Amino acid sequence: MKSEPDEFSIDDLVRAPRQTTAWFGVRNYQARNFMRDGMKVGDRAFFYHSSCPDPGIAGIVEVSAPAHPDETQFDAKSDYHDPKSTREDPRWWCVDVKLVEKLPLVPLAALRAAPALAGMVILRRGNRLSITPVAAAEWKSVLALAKARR
DNA sequence: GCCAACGTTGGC
DNA sequence: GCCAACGTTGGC
Repeated sequence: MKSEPDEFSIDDLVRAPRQTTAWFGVRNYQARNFMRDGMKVGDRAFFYHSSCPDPGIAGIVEVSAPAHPDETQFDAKSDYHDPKSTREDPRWWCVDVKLVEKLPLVPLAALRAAPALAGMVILRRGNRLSITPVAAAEWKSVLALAKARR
């Protein structure tokens, strides 16, 4: 799950009430579908810092609430407001996630350098989805990279 | 349904 | 700031 640390970083999550946040602001249908249809309570995900000086995997989170309508779509004052969405038929959904662990940052360059991660969706050329799936083997490989950085 | 134009993402 | 890549929009 990508986030721009200027907007919301792993440290913001560490400091958040109950170390939990709604993952609002996803405005891409494919990413929405991964989150709405593919994520269940208890599932884990990597927290990825994007569009920043040090992009990479910064922590582990766990889904703490199933998909629910993203409130920001109804808020005219929000950057994420979507005037075409309605309460009756919300267009954008989000899960809640809670912090599991902040990791030593695994930089994008380290991810790219790992042969075991060659097929990881987030690393595919041109990928811009903010929510992407992680294979079980990729999960283990990333954890090993993080452990090596302690 | 096609596809050109345009907008956005995100690493560098 | 640049630019590759891809999603979205809208005319036809």
